[in-house]
Amino acid sequence: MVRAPCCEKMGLKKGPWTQEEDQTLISYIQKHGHGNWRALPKLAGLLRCGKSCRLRWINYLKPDIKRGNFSSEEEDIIIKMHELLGNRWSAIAAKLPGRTDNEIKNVWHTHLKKKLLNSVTKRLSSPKIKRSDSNSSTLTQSEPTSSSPCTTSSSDFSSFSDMNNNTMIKSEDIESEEITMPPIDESFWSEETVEDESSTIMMPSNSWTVSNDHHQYQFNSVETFQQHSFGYNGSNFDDGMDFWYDIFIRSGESIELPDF
DNA sequence: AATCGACCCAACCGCCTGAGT
DNA sequence: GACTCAGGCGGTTGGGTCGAT
Repeated sequence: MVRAPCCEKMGLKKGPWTQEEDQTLISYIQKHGHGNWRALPKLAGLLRCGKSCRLRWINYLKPDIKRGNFSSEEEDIIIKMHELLGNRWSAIAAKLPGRTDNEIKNVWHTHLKKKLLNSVTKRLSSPKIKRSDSNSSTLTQSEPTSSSPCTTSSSDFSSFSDMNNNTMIKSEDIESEEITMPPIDESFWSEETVEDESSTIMMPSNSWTVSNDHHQYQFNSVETFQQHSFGYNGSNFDDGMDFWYDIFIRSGESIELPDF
C-alpha cells in the first residue's frame, strides 16, 4: 500500500513561503508551541500541510537558526563528521548548533564534496609513500597471534601496516594529506554483527596488523577488535571509530554505523 | 541587452521508524 | 501481532540568481 502524499488534499499551498505565512507560523508557535504538526496549519490558519510547516520552522524560522556562510571551522567539522557518519545529515547537524541538516546537506553537495574531491585528486597525483611489494593488492592474510589484550587507546596508534610491513603510514603523513592508501579489494571486508546484535558493520575479514612505535596488534575478527579498549565495549569508542574510519575512508568503502 | 548554462538552496517527496491502539 | 499515524530523515527537484558569452 502506498500512502498518499500529505499535501495531496486540494487547496493546500505548495512552493515558497510568503512573509505573511512565515509570520503566521511564527506567532502561532510562539503562542501555542507546535504540538501536533498535522493539526497545526488548520489551527494556525495556514493553507499548508503539517510537514511543510514543520520543515519551514525547522530549516528557516526557528529562532536559533544561524544564517550566513559556513566558517572554515564548520566546514572542517562537516568533513570530519561526514567521514565518520556518512550521509547522516541530522547527526552531523547535531554537532553544529544553529545549522540544519538541510543546510549541511546543501553545503556538502555544493561546496565540500568538490573541495574534498580536489584534495583527493591532489593527493593521488603526488604519492609520497610507495608499497615495496607492488604485486600485493590486499592486506596479507595470516594466523592470529596470541597477543595479550591491549589497554592502549587507539589514539596511541600513529601508523598501520600490513602483515609484511610492506606499507607503513604515519600520522604525520595523514595530516599532510600526501599519502595514498594501499589498494584493498572486496574480499578484505566482511559483514559482522556487533555486540547488541542490532548493528552491522563492515570489518576487515582478513587478519592484519596495527602498530605504532611501541606496540603491534593483530586482528583476526571483530572479536579480537572488541578485546581492545577501542572496541564497542570500551570507553574509547569514538577514538576507535575514528581509527577505523581513517581506514574505511581511505579504502573508499562505505560503512553503516551503530548509533552513538 | 539577451541568452544560456552552472550553481545554489528552499522545499517537496517518499520511505522508515516508533508510538499508540 | 497488525495496523495507523505522526514525526523524522535523506534524496531529489525546480525556481531563482549569477557569471560568461
